[in-house]
Amino acid sequence: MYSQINKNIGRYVTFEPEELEIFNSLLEYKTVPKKTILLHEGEMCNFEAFVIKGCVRKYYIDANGFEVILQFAIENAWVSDISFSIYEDKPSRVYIETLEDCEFFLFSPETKEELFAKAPKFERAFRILMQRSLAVTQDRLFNTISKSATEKYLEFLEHYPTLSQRVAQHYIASYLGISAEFLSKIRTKIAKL
Amino acid sequence: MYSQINKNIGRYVTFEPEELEIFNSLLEYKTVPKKTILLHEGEMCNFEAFVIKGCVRKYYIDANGFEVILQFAIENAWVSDISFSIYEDKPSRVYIETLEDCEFFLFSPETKEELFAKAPKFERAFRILMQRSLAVTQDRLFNTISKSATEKYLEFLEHYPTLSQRVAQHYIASYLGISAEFLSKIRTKIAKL
DNA sequence: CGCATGCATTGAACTAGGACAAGAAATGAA
DNA sequence: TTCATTTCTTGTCCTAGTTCAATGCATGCG
Repeated sequence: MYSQINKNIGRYVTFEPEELEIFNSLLEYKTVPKKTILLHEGEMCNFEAFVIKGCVRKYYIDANGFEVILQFAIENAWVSDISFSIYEDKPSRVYIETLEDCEFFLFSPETKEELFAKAPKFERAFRILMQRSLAVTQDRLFNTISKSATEKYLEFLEHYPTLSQRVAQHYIASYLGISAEFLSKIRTKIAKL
Repeated sequence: MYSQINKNIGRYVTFEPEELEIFNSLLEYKTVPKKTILLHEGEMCNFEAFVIKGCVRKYYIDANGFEVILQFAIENAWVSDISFSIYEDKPSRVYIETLEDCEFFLFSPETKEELFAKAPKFERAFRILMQRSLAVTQDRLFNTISKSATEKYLEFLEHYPTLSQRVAQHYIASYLGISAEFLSKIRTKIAKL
C-alpha cells in the first residue's frame, strides 16, 4: 500500500524505516469518483495529493471563459495548488478535477508541518520535489513559446504516451494551448504520413 | 552589506542572529561587468546567485537559433539553473548573462549543503523560495497561453515597471514570446491612445 | 571626430492557428 | 434500444502575429 509513495518520496533522499513510518501514519487515504472537482477557484487549497491511481487535471479559467490546463497528474504524481494558497494565504485561482476514478494519499498543511517537525529530512525531499516541478514547468514554458503546435503535440505523445488514450482530445488541446479543432487537423495530417 | 539578502531569506522563515551569521559567512561576494555570460549551455551550473545590484537574463536557444528569455533577475532576485543541473547532474540547457554591471552573492552547491548541515532551517527557506518561483512560472505559463500580445506587454509593464527602461525592447519581446517587430507595433499603437 | 554595429520603427506580403458552423461518431443513461 | 449529450472531424473564412526588407537612430569605440 505504501511502497508506491515511499519509493516516490525516497527518490532523492534516503529515509530510515522509522521516518517512513511516521510519514505513512500521517497520510490520509481517499477514493474519489471521476468528474469530481477537488478544488474550486476562490477556495483555499488545503491539501496536497499523491495520485495512487487515476488521473486529474489542474486548470485555470481565463478572462474569456476558456479553460487552460496546467497539469495532468497521473499515477505517482503530486498535485496541489501549493504555489499560492498554502503559504500566501491567498485563495486559489485554479481548479483541480478528477478525470477518472481516483485513489489518493492526502496531506493537509497542518499534517505536513507535523511531519516536518517529527522528521525534518522531509523538508529536503519536498524541496527537491518542488525543484523538479519548477524544472518541468520551465521546460513547458519554453516549449509553449518556441515550438509549433505540431511539434508540441508530438512531444506530448512522446512524453505522456498513455495519456492520449486516457483523456479527451480537447483536454490535450487545452494543455498544449491550441484549439481542439486545430489539434484534430494536426492529428489527421499526422495519420496520413 | 548583508541586510538586503538577510531580509530576503527571512521573508517566510524567521532566523536567529547566529543562523544568519553562518549564512553570511558562506556567501561569496562578486562583481561582474555587463554582457558577461555566467553560464553557457552544456556547462554545469555550479552556483546560485542573489542579485544585490544589476540585471541578468536567463535564456534558452531554440532549435532555430532563437533566444527565449525565461527570466529577468534584478535586485533581490535569485537566479540559477537550479532546476536541472545541480540535482540531476545533467548539463544545463540555459544561458545566464549579465545585462548591466552586477553585484552578486554566490553559493556553490557544496556551500549550500554545508549551510543546510549547519543550520537546517535554511532548507525550509529555500523550499519556500522554490515554491514562489514555481508559482511565478505557472502564472507566466498561463499568461503566455491565454493572453494576447498586447495584454502580455501591458501586464509586463505593470509587473516590472522599471525594467522596460533598463533593458532593450527586443529582450522584452523575447521574454513575452513575440517578435521584436510586433512589439514595436504594439508600442506605437499604445502610444497613440 | 567619424565610422560601425546594434537597436527601433515601419510597411508589405504571408501563414499558423483561431472562430464558427454543421455533421458524424462515440458514449452513456434510462 | 433509444434518445441525449459529449466528443471528434472537416470546411470556410478570418486575424493576430511573423518574416523580410529598408530606413533612421543611437551608441560605443578607435
